Amino acid sequence: MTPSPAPQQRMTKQRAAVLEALEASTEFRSAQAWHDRLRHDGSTVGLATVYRALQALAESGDVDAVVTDSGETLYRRCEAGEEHHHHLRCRLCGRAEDIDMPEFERWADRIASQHGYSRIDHTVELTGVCEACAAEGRG
Amino acid sequence: MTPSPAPQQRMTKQRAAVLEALEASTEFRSAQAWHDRLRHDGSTVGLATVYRALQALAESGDVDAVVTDSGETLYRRCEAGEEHHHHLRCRLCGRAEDIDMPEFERWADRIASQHGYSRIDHTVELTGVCEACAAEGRG
DNA sequence: GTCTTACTGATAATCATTGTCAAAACGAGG
DNA sequence: CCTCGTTTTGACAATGATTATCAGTAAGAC
Repeated sequence: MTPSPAPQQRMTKQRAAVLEALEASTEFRSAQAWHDRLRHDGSTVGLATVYRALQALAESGDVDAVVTDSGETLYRRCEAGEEHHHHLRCRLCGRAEDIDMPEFERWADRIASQHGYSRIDHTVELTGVCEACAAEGRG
Repeated sequence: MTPSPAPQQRMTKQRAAVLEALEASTEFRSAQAWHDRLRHDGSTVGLATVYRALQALAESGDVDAVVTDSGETLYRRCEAGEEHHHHLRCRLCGRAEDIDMPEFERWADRIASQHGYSRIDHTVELTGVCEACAAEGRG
């Protein structure tokens, strides 16, 4: 099989706008929320395009994605080059802190193989209410 | 405020059927999958009813619910009276093992308060491929 | 049995997300 | 700068899981 050439990515103004929006905030937001923000900022980018851009970025590891209990997917920019990590996220405003769990991967692999499971993946997310939101009595 | 009387729950044959189906398996399945199974077993229960029953059971802690990456909610019976726990789930067949992380809650609370977060909740799920599925070369 | 009220089921509605496809825009090569 | 082959876009339709609606049904207390 001929090795198919890496599909090229074009830097369009829409993708640039999405990246810029992501860079301007450290909060987790849904695709629709990012789209709203872009429109409010004057962009005319389409909703589907925002979905596609976020999806592509998540796949390439440039943004973090989490799925909420209600099934919505939230995105935020990922600190470049960082290893796999987890989050402590405010469920009211979307703010998030990066959390380290150095021993978790090893622990997970060990538990999994003890039970005969392979190809392990894991999800660890902490949610709470951040100091600012608590102070304002939200929620 | 007059304490509103606890809303009474009626044991209908539909709920009994859902409970029976849950009892007969230890696997995580979607509401639609449980509905299919019930219909194949001769029940005429409606889809909405299955959703309502599973939802109510999840709320009361009688069944475990997890949200997949694609946003689907999966349910399975919960070992009665068990404390909060986590799962190692086969992403192909839905089989799952209960996992203990005795120190995790404490760890999570500590991390959270270090960052000023309160009202902490957490999600920890391991997914993989179980021995049987791996042997059959699925996936 | 009677009666109140919760429950059911068929179906419509919702909501996030994905597919479709013609028109627009990258960007490599003249 | 111009042309051309591809990729991308955006408006909108379509999907798929879940929820709401609502008239009819059936627990279960008396």
